[in-house]
Amino acid sequence: MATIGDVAKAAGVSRSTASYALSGNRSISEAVRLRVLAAVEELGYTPNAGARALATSRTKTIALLGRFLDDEFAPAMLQYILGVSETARKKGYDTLLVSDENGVAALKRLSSSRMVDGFVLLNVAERDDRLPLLRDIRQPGALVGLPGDPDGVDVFDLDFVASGRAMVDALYDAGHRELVLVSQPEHVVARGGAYVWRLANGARDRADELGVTLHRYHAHSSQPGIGRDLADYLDRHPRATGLLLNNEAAAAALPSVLAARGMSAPEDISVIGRYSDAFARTFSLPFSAIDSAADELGARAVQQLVSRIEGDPDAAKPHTVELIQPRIDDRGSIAAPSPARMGATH
Amino acid sequence: MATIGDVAKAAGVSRSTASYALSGNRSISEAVRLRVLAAVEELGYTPNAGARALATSRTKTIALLGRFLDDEFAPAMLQYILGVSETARKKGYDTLLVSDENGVAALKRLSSSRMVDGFVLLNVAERDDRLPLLRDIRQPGALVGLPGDPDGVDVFDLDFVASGRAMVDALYDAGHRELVLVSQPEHVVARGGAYVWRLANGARDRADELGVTLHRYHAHSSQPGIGRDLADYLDRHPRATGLLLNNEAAAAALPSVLAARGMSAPEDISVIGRYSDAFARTFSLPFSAIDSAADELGARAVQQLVSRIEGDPDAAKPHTVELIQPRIDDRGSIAAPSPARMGATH
DNA sequence: CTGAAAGCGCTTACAG
DNA sequence: CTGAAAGCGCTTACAG
Repeated sequence: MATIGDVAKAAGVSRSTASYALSGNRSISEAVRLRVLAAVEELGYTPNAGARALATSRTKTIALLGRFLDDEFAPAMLQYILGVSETARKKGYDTLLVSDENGVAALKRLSSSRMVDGFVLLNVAERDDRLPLLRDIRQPGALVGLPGDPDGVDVFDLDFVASGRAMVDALYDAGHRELVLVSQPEHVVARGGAYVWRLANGARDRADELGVTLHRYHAHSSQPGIGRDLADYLDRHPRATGLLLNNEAAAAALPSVLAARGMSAPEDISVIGRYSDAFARTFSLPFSAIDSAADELGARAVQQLVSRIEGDPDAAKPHTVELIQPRIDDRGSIAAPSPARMGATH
Repeated sequence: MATIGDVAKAAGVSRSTASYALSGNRSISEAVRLRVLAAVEELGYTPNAGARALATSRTKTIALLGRFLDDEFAPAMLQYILGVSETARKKGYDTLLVSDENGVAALKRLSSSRMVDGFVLLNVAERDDRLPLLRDIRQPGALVGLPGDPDGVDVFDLDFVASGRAMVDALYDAGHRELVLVSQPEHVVARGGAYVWRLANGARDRADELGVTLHRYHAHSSQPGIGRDLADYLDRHPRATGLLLNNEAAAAALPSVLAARGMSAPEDISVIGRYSDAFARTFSLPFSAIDSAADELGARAVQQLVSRIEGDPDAAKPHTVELIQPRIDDRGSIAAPSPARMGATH
């Protein structure tokens, strides 16, 4: 493997000159620069990453800390991961994927071994045990997911309160006055999935403002439970004409549930969900939905992280909390309420 | 940040002694060893990864090269990724996730910068353009997916030929004599997805041996195409009583398609698929299926890779091709053929 | 515009 | 059983 010494020799210059010619960190005569570049080409030289990291204290690598829970939605996770890794690469960084169940230990290890220049945390909980440590270490961190206390880190998330409101608005505007919201299971909330209640609260508040009836449920996050749940809600609220889904499994299951009952959207019921566009495409979900914007959130987190890594630490910008506003992908599952259903009796 | 020099000073020994005490690479008096360990604890010392890499030419990191194609099945990919990353961590390695669309360039860059000790390649194609380079570089490689020429690398894959045979056998044994195989789209084959035709050929050969009729199709890999395809096949082969699915989208779509026709499995039609157990759970697919064994394949690839990295290069073991034998997760979707359907007329 | 040298933080032969 | 020193391959002040 060629070293910078080999390059220098081949170009007939010193090692420092070769280094400067490549980094551009001081002016070099054009002739020398070209000789060095030619030598690099000829020898197929690539800098040794470990040596460079040792000399510069920069690794050009970021760590991506996920929590991959069994009942999390895998298709969604991959979107976040690819958003991060592709943006990182564009910026010249590699991505270390960390799936340790003990995120705190991983953070400590990677920080103090100086393996990475910064951290992106996925799936951040309301009270995330990784945050106190993240604030203490030297490397900056960017979160995807809004924690209770966002101090000292940069945060990116979908605005779930606004999302809940927007979902109610969309159905209200089409004439619906009795709605059912299907959320993730209680235990997702219990472990810190604040987005669940944030969306639910947004929806509740907006429904109250508009005088709309909103039945709220925490449903299962997989079959067969979710299928039974949905059927149950439809039975219990025969006059409800609109369905809000903040639960990917519910969205995946709903087409079969409706088909089994001889119903369809939007003829018999209007539906609006909240999940990623990739998810919708994969399962060809026919429901209008607020896009999770997974790749955008991942990309923004990385951009901010890199700007902190490379920025002047003295002139550090204040930390930001950026909430992306909800955007509805219209798939035609919202229409005026079905008269038959509105006249249904309990 | 504490260095080994700080540890040595605190323990009252030389840097080399501190290093040896930690690595165990030579015998150390118990008293000294304990003093060093105490100093490590007190100072919170973690070796600098770059320095260690420079000194040892080992990074304790492996690269995971995936191809994340738009029409690939995301949920399945994440299984492979987690299988690799979790096994790597257990073995003391971190995982660099590489999603560059240009796999060859990434391989070159990571190899010659010495960033990683080895490579795991996912989604390997029949004629994979990364293989020639992989054979040339100094770091070993392990593949998940069987290429046309597996020379010089370790290969792990599901035995797709045996899988095709097993699927036919399962339906034959239950009494079925006319079957439909729904494969991935043609373009998956075109870009090197050999598993598609390997399974199809296995099924075809076994069907021929048993005298069973097998209709083979390449269907769409997303909605709404796949839904129409399935309906079409059921229309065209009214006497077919068994369905083989080597297409995740087909598996996801089939419940709605059957429901829409008032059919169910296994009462009206028997079904066997090939996808990951995690996928089946997420969508609660009610079909018996051959497990893709994504996490197992990922784990095995890493184990082999690590043993090559750490093994004596002189006594290098010959390269292996390990094909995992198909295992059917029985979800009760295979029964005796429906008499009504067998008597159906075209 | 260029070179000789120090230093980043480890590991490991070499000496004792 | 332990220490002083060299070396891994870079970058970057220091000198000219």
